[in-house]
Amino acid sequence: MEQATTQQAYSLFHQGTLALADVEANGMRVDVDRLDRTANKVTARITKLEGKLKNDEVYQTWRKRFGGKTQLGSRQQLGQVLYGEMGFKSDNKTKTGRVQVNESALEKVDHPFVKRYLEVEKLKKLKGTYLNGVKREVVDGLLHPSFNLHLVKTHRSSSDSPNFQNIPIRDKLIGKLIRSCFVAREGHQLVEVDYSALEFKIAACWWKDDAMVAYASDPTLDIHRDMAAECYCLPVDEVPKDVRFFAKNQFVFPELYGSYYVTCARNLWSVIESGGLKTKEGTPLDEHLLEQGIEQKDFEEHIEGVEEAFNDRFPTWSDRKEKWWNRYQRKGSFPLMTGFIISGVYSRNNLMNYPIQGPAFHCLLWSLIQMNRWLKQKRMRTKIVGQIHDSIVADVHEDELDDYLLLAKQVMTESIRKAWDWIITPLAIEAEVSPPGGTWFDKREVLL
DNA sequence: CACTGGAGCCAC
DNA sequence: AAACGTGGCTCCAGTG
Repeated sequence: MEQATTQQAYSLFHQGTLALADVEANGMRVDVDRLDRTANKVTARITKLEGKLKNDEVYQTWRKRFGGKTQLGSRQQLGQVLYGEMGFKSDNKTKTGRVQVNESALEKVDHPFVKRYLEVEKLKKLKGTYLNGVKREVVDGLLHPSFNLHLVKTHRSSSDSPNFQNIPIRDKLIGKLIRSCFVAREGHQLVEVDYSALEFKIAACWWKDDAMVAYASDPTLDIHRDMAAECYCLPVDEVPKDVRFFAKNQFVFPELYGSYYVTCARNLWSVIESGGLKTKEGTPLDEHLLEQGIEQKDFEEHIEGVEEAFNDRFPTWSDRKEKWWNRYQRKGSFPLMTGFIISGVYSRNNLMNYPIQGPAFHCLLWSLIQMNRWLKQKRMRTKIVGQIHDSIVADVHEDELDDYLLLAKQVMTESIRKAWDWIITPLAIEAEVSPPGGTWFDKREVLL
């Protein structure tokens, strides 16, 4: 990272490196016996399911086609069997023109072999990447992942050996199998504190759009909920949680970072089925849209209208993003709010994303530095053991839980705003705590 | 045998 | 004019 920078940016990463070195040294406790038992169970399940796959007639076709080169893990081979030999239709191609044989493509193939294949692949990912990855790196019951500040173009962090920042959570079963192997130290509890809607708030700080700032400042307003309502023609107070989640990830963030209605419409439509999206009354969303007079063929035009309304809702953003892109094209470099100066060749979408992604993480890093410093100065038994972009994971002594939660709230929502006056929206946090003797999977939200 | 790029999947 | 961003890890397939 040989970029020009300011003293404050240098200092943030200097202090940040020292703090993250403490975090690495602290390490997260692992229940190695449970990890081993889980790995054995998952291996047995994989073996059993693979045995069934090998007895399927599809596998005979596969053997006939590839002989001794047959490999169950080869998606390319599976694609040839399904789309070449068995006559299933493939629609999507990869970047380089090969047939896509990913989960969403395979979900469209109605065959028990394929269904089972997907289940096995999920378990192999769990075993190969996560269970084995943790086992490989754990030392005396402690895991010490690396946290890097020198690798990411946006000046975010990354993590490796193992990557602590992509442990499964969305698939509840897979998440449970791996996360319940992470435990607190004796007499401690795991506590995860994360910033609420941090990237959207930082976007508001960056673009200084009044409506965006208002949305990011008023806890009763919720842009993801409201855009979900518009995209799927629902009343704002009848947006299910999963529908909000998809609107956030298939509309709001893509639009902020340079996508447009055609792509958004395609993705918003495809998650209706794959996500099993329904209204609160249980009507599938495609049926609900039909009742509102929107067929699949009308959906793109509908989202085009939602996009226009989104642009009108945040007029300063709409205006400033073009000027921002033009400014970069003249100068060839640009500053982040945290003092980093980025120069080099970047796309339009990079210019939309980098000023948000980096500084959002810097809020987390600044807070982690202060909290780590305080814990050490006060000789607390609580230790910070990890960091996931907008969240901090700590191994908290039971007697120090209240102090720690108070510290987090003070530093993450108040002190930081005194240090950085460019933060013009309130910041908020949420905390999840594992019960004494519980695991990372057992964390439950607590009121602050 | 070492290495590389693509594809896929996990997270935010 | 073009079309969301950032990572790490694993397996396969191909190269030398």
